[in-house]
Amino acid sequence: MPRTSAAVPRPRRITAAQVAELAGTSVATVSLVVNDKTAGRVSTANIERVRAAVDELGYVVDHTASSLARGTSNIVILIAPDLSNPFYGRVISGIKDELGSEFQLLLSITGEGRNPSAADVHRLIALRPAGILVEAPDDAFLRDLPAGAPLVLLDAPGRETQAVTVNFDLAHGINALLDHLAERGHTRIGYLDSRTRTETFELRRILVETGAAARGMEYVSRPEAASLIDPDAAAEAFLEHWPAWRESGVTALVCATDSHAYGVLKAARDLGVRVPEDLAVTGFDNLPASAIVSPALTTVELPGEALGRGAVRALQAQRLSPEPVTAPLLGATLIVRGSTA
Amino acid sequence: MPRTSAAVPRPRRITAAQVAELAGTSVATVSLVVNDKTAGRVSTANIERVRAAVDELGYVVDHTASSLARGTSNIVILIAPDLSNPFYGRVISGIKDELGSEFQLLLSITGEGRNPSAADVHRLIALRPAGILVEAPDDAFLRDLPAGAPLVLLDAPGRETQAVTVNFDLAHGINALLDHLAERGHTRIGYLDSRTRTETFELRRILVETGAAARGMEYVSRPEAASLIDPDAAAEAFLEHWPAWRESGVTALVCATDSHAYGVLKAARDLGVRVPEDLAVTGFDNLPASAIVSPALTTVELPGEALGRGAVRALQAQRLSPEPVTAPLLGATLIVRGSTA
DNA sequence: GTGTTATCGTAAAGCGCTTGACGTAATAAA
DNA sequence: TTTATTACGTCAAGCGCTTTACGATAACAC
Repeated sequence: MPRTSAAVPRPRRITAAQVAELAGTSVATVSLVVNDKTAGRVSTANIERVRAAVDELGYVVDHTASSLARGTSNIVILIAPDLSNPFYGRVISGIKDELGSEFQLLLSITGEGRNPSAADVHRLIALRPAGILVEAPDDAFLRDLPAGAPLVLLDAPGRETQAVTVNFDLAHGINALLDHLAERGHTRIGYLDSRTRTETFELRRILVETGAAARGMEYVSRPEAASLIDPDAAAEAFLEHWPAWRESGVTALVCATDSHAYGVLKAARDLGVRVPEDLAVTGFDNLPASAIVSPALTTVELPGEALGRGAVRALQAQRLSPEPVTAPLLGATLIVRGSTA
Repeated sequence: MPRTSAAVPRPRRITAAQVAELAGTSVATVSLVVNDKTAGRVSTANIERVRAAVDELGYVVDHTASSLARGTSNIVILIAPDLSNPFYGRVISGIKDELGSEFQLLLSITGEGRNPSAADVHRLIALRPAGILVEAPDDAFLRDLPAGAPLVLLDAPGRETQAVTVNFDLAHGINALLDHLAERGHTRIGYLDSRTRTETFELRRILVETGAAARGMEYVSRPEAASLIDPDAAAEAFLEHWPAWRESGVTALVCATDSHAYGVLKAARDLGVRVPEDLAVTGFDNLPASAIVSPALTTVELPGEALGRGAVRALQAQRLSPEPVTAPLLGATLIVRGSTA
């Protein structure tokens, strides 16, 4: 969008001065009242008068002027790689809930597997955000980021030392998943990784690998599929690797996300591989479609809403105290469906 | 999030004054240079000097102060009911692309079928947005909205008189769909509506109804299913209505969205209804999962990215000229897959 | 009565930037 | 040479709000 001057005239805005005039007070008093800082500074009579004037005129504090004066805006920034995966919808929903109506959520979408450029980061900081939430941060990004605003990382296990981080209890979920597979008699399991190399996927892979070993199962291989959004890439990866997997006796395939698992289900169908008889398939996330696909997908549910809420709470904790905040792990629970039954 | 005072100290910000000092000019000149308003006001020598100083200090114009002085921010607001449907991810992606890096996107999520309250609208206007994009606006919302910023409605056919609106060419897509169904010999078609009563769904229903009649087909009924997000509601609606549909000889079921169609596919499977042999099923949107479900879903693709792009372009057209802008209809194309084959 | 404390109000100094008005010098036109 | 024009720069007045510092008044104790 070009940054041309507007041809549309702006309407007159109702200012604190008008409210003050109507209420018969000063603008300072109006400010104190609308910001609830009246303790021992404004009489109840004046509070009432200002409130009445505010209602009558429909006055709303100008966010821009207020931000300039206070030195910080009421905007919270979410930096996320991509929104096409419905998982992020849940995260955003949780964030919004916890933010309440006082704060606004601004989105910085960077494209899958990427982080904002240094220039982008500067533009974001120029907003004087009340906080910054980051999904899948990379090192360069964290380095570029000036200490301009409270920062919280989402689903970035291993980065706890760099910033406050809110994580899922992946170990718990993956242990449940592997127990379930072991119980069903699987001894050789494959893993289909995501190509986006973020901490969460790194950890999922490692936990599956070590967990399998701990149960005396064989962990077979780790091809990567490109996309969290488009299952087709996973389908391709499956088509490519299935011969080798079958050869080595793989009977269960753990996928890095539900979306990847969808691609596998499709490719398996095309190939005549029966799920779960020939191959058990599992995912992560528990997207809505996972109950619909055929067979329905066994998956580790990751509570996206809770992630969003937790992130905002961590932000708020940071604002209240400068001491390092530790966020509790969020439950990751196994959901068993037809794809492993 | 409570609006408590921050405990975190803010770092000193680099101001235009520092740049001016380093460059040996006034802040006015700095402002002119960074905003590219140098024509006939600043010598090339000074432009260079300022640029160098900007680079050296890493100066970025403070968005808040700039917005206050200009009377408008660089924030574009998207008001959307829900983000869990991946369709919106595509819309947002299109918006971001077209906005470029100068403008920021702020999200106001309101919950399915709802619009922001008057108080919310005021808070949004207080941001002095450069523009407002609205998915699924309702009358009350449009009434509350002060003429504070350029407004564009997305996928709201019939509201063209109230504001600039960007729409899909639903008639084209639905005609293609009905032609396809007629060709396959279907003479009685059912319709599964969405419970959210927005213009786009109203129009889909009417076009299917009138289009069926025009082709000598019988349009059978119109139960509603609650959710665009969760296919389960559609599954329930199908379970409830299938006996009546079968009775009246319905052989094809058009669903208001892909998500609804997923629910139908699942319920049909549970019921032993074969798709497409006993019943053809179609949707709208062409979500990624539609190629994955079994059978793959015939659907009318609605280009979400184009919708986002178009909306931003309409916004920008409004900013440039006060005359009413008309946006072209965006193609809606039929995608034939197994669910009708 | 005086001194003390608590309560309440407001003036005014910013926050950092944009922009119209104005001044000056250099160049062109008369 | 005088006058008009053009090119550059800067001043300073905001934009609308927050908050500190200060004064005024009232209440209270002694």
